[in-house]
Amino acid sequence: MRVLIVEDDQFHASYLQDALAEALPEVTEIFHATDGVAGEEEARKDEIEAIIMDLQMDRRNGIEAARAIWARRPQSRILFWSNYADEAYLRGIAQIVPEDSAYGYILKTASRERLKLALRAVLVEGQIMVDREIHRLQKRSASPRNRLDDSEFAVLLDLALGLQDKLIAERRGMSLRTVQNRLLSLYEKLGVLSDLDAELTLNKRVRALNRALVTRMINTETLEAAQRDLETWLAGRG
Amino acid sequence: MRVLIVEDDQFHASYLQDALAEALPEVTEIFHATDGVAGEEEARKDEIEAIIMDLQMDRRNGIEAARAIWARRPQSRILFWSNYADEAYLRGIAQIVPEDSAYGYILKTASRERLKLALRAVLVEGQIMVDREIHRLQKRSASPRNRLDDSEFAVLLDLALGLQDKLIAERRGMSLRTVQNRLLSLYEKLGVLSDLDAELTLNKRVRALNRALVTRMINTETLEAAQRDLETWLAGRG
DNA sequence: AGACATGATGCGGGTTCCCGCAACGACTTT
DNA sequence: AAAGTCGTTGCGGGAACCCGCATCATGTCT
Repeated sequence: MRVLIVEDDQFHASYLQDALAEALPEVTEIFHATDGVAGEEEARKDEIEAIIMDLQMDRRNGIEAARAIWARRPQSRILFWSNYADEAYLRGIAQIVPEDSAYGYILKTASRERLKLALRAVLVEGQIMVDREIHRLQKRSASPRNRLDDSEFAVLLDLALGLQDKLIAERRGMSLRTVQNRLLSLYEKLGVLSDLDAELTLNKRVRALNRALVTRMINTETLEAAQRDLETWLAGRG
Repeated sequence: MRVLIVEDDQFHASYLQDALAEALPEVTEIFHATDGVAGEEEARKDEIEAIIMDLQMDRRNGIEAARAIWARRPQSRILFWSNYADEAYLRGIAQIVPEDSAYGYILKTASRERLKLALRAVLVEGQIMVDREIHRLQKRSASPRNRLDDSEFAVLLDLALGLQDKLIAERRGMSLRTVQNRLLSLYEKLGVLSDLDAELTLNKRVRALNRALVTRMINTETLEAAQRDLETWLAGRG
């Protein structure tokens, strides 16, 4: 069995390599890439089917690399391994995972035992496995109906890019007023109105972006990715 | 010589410990804290004067911890050690470093040799040492007069919190129009108008925050810290 | 079928924001 | 001293934004 590690931090990479050798004796070869682009190439070149993927990397992040890899070989098994339980990543992964391929998500703070378990479950057994900590996050944000639905999230991204209502409406195929309603529910769910002194009025749009950031609903990488999406959409619009 | 390591990632901490033992034979004792609060206590309790400080930590980030430590013992020698060459951190450090105390800033991607050099230079010799990569960043952002002055940066933070012009004016002691002028130059320096299709008009405020984030001028921690500042200011205002 | 909830859309008005124009003071240059 | 530069402030208008109110379509419950 051949495994690819995509991880730009050398310490973490070698720790992984260790744990991997220890947990999976069936591993015959370990490849290593230090960013998303190199990881993609490596995965393609050597037809690797088991991958451990860091999420935060410079040149191309793990989610984009995974999308490319899965587009090519949907049966690839990918274990994501990240520093943070960050909702933006979760949502990103949920959107790109193919119908019945194996994947997992585990935190770097997990114990070695749990990591080894995840390695075996996902890469060998082809199961789906999500770290308990992350599940907890999902629950938390799901319970007080703070959870955004997909169209709200889309509008949030557009807002975060600085688009105006009219352009969002055009891009998402909604009427102007509908976009504003989405914004309204965003303000509600993000707690734009409730936090700080209730007295002082804020710039709602900026505050929404602020809240989305500090609650880890989106992050800087999300913004960069969204910007790229926007640019391709703009290009295909005339 | 007694050294304190403040670092929440266990791999990095043990790597540091290794390098430290190797580079500085004069070290007699190594303490370890895994977040800013614990680091502060440790530093106070044991009157430690040489510290290696990670910047990104959960409970309290390295800059705040360093400020508290320096407030107590300005002669403390602190080597910051971080993943990113992030302008927000640079600015934060520049603002809190006491008159003539030794400090350094080195990236986690630096070679072991360079790390050892920095350890010796800062912690033993009491020099000031900044990683070449970081210096490059400073230059880059300084040259095309994109660099923000302090008052512009203050307005940027207020904007990022979602404050309205009037409130910013009150908080910073400027007139409304002056605030707007600051915003204007912010938009200029952040490239709010120039990027993307020049045709499509954007929400400038949101776009400014977006640009500030993707250029690493500010980050989520900055926002959280700024929010705390704002709250204390609000409390003392009536 | 009828009552009801939910979401999309239009209209109108009040507020905030962006910014051109102009005046003023402090400081520098010639 | 005269001229020029730079930052601050006021005024005013047009654009964008927020949102209450009303309407209409769709789907659900009784």
